[in-house]
Amino acid sequence: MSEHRQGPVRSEAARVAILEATARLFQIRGYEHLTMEGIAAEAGVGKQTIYRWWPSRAALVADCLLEGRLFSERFNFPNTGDIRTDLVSWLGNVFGILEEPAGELLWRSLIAAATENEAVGRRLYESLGIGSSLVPRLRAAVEASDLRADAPVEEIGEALMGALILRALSRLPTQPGSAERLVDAVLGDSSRR
Amino acid sequence: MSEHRQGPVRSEAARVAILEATARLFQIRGYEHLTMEGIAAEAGVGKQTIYRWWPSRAALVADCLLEGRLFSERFNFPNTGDIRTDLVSWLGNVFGILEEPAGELLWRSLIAAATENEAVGRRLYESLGIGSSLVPRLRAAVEASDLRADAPVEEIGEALMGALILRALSRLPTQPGSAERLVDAVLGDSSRR
Amino acid sequence: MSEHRQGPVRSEAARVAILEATARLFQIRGYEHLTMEGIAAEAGVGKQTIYRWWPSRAALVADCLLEGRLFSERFNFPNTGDIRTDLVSWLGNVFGILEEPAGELLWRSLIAAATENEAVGRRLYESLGIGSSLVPRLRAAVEASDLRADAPVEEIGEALMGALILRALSRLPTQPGSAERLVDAVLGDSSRR
Amino acid sequence: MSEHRQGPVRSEAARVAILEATARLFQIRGYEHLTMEGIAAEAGVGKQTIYRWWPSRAALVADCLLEGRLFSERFNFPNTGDIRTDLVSWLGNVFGILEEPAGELLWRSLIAAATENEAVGRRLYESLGIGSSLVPRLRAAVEASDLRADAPVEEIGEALMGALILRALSRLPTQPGSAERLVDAVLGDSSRR
DNA sequence: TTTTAACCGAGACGGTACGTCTTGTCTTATA
DNA sequence: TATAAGACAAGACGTACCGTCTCGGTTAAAA
Repeated sequence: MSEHRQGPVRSEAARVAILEATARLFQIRGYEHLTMEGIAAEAGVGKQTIYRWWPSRAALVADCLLEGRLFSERFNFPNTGDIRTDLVSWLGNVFGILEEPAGELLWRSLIAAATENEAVGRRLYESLGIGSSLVPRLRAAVEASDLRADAPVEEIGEALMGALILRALSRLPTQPGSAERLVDAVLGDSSRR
Repeated sequence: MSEHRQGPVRSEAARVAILEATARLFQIRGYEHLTMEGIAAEAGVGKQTIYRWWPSRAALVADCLLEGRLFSERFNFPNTGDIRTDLVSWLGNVFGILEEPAGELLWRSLIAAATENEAVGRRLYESLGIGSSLVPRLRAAVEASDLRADAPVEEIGEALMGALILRALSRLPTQPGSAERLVDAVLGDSSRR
Repeated sequence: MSEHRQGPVRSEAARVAILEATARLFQIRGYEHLTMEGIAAEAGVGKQTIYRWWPSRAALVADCLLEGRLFSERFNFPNTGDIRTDLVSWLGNVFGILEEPAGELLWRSLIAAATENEAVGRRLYESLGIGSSLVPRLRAAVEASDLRADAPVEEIGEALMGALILRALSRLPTQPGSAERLVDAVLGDSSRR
Repeated sequence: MSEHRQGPVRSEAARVAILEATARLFQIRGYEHLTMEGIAAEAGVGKQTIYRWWPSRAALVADCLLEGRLFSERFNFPNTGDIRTDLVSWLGNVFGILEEPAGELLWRSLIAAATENEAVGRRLYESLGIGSSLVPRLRAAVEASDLRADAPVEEIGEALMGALILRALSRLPTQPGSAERLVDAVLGDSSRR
């Protein structure tokens, strides 16, 4: 009474080669110029092998996101103990990344991929803030009584990340003090100074 | 010393037909399926006539945005006198639009177009909030002393619009009370209740 | 010091299933649409089982030909005693088959297979005329002194079969009396009327 | 009341380049290895330009045939005055071509193309014998009373060409004297020696 | 009786070519 | 001379098969 399928098993080497090629090309050329043929060639793989396991290039990007192949540790959230300092420093850092050409390309490409694919959107949402570092850090601040107990941490997280996305889309240069004012706006009376 | 060019002048009829076709197809099919050939056919116009005046489909969308061919009055900002009520009502309204298939398509399509084209991004930023209704209304609230004089109105606007964009990308269902909490978060101690 | 191989012996069931599937698909879809994958699926067999025993689809067709899985008895040569009558009747019969869609498909498919594969060509040559019924019947007519002793029986056979093939390739409708004239042409002064 | 279409006219340069590339590749590689992509690359043309004017590679071959891009003058029919001599010499000549690798490939490729495409079949039939040189020569022989007035010239032509095709398919080596015997068979009592 | 080599089905793999679609440029005839 | 129409070179799309290979399972002769 076996549940096992007959035949060859999925090739892990091919899977990894495809995701690596995807991440590499995504970062260099951007989502707009990412093609299935390019990925197949870069990975040394037949196109059918990609289509067998992923329905679209957006799904490939979603998997890269899930496996952490697109974000560097530069997006990590600091933890100095003071939530306001951490937020300002993280935000300033990300603003900085946005002003590098490569960072801007990556960021806009991720948004473009998210418009095409639900999973990319969700994973972007999770891996970049709400699910991973930002909101948990806010929750910890609530625990530590650095923020009011009823502070709307999810909405604060969304407002901050959303502002980052908007900044990327509008391509406006970051104004000095912008990070501080944004943190002030969203933290507002939630903080107990 | 005339400044007038010889020969036929740019056809206004063609210009309008092209923008109308763009807006129509954009709303029905989404940015992803918007093609230059489709627009030319829909407008009854040669492709070259489009390329002569616009460099890309994103530029067409930017012009549609500029001429108000994409937004309905449903995005207009209310003005009841109370800034908090207005914000919550507007936000709830836009969340509602996001939950309709057509609204979601339009919204995501605009974001997609913005990732490709700076002008679309800027105009989205301006026409949807910062430049037009939202931020001016916030400034008015400052004038009327409904908000603190030093409230970071631009950052508040960015945070709200950004949250909307993030919501569209993550495709998460809107939680009850979300609009209120978001307004609370961004208004915070800026409001003088 | 045995010469016997270890392991199971070739599966007759698989062999028959493959040839049956080949013949079935060849007759229904034609040689052009005959694929190894289609045969494997139709036969319920792994592709490797086919490739283990046959190098190409043409080789499969050659084996079908050899085992008589493609020709019906409708191609059999009659024997009334009069060689001229027999030839005219057989030729008319085959012309008739050529005017049915299925017959035309089969005939053209066989020619197509023969262009790719020597064995198919040879077996077509043998099984359809020269080797089996037509030429032996001509030889018998020589024996019976119905034809001159030095009649070029092989060439007569080739001329007749060749005319059939040409007719299939040109797709011209058969003219009335064509069979008779063809027999007159090739028998010519070989017959002793 | 104009009947003229707007827009650019079909490019003669592209048409010729495509047919030349087709003929070249057909002769070198054979019909089996003739691909649309290969032709497009060889001709320096987009694939769409081929598909715009021809539905299939067989149609391309048919046009090459029609424009005489595939046959050399080696297939021309001699005219010494004696029909039997001419037939034997022409047949021997073609048998000779069949024994060269390039000639065999060309010949088999033409047959393969004819199995796929009616127009190729018809043009092969016409350009190679019945329509052009062989049958007219036979008719001339009838005129000159070298053949009986009621000789079935079409059937004689078909029988000869068919024998050539069969010879190509069976790949049997030509026997000495074969051309003579074949001519004897088909001319038979039609000739007035 | 155990080993073991070859068979079997299934199907993943790197490829090639398919026929379609769209891009941005170029060409023609019309207005 | 701007336009509508549309041909052009280029190249990506997603699909179909190719022929090879890799699995787990199954025989049946050899050890």
